[in-house]
Amino acid sequence: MEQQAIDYCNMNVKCKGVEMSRSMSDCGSSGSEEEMGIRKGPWTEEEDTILANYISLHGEGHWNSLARAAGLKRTGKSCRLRWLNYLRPNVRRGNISLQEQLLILDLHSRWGNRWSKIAQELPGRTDNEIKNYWRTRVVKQAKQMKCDVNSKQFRDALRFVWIPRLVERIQASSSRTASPCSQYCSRPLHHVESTSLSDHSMASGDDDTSSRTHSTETKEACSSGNRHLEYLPEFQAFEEGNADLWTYENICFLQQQFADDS
DNA sequence: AAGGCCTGCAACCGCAGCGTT
DNA sequence: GAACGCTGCGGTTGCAGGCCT
Repeated sequence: MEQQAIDYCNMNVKCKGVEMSRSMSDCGSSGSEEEMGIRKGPWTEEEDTILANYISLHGEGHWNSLARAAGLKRTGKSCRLRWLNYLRPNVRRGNISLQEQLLILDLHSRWGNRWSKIAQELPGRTDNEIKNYWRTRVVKQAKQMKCDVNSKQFRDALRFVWIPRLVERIQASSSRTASPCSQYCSRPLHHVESTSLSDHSMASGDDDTSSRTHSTETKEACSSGNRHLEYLPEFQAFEEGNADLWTYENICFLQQQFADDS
């Protein structure tokens, strides 16, 4: 605990690798809250240190009284958010790994926009981070396909193309590095694959079948008789995120390929 | 070099649920 | 059971930095 406090004191708050602007005038405040001395906008290094030190000494929770007691001119909500999304010791930063992407896609297919619930399955990741990932990557991809992110068309695209491809890439990278697929996941991938979304190509949940490799399953999903989807331009467009080829017709074509297999 | 556009992320807002009085 | 405050969640916004022309 004491060590934590020391760490926080030495912590440099960075955003995208650069020091964030600390100009108080940059931080907008609404009239009434300004009168009450409530600050908004980006947190300063000093505020971070105060909050982290206070929590290291007194623990988290009771955010409104915590904000007052710590002498922070912030709302309790703001303090809570800053702690959970940024200052908490076990917050993982950096790119979302392939395994995490797979897990997010899988869990979202089951739970929808239950970001906090999904975040619980990805240790160190926050609901905010996952939500941002979904909006900046997945929703963007749906827009490129000119379809709704919740449409059957897009869900099938995820299920039959994006997810199998992710599994394959994970398998490829894990065989190169000899690291387990579940390195960054809270549970092994074969559990992920046993979920509702995986009933087409990855249905094997019990441990007896977990020895089946992901690549085998993916090949089963991706192959169409003597013809592998990965050699099709539509599939490559999917993989490369080529918006020009990610057309509705192409998605239908891909779906047809898989339908023919089954 | 500079201006405009795009992207990703931190932070805010509104609301719902829950506990307490 | 109504009122109130607190907490947590999901949606949205604002902005810094990167990219493009």
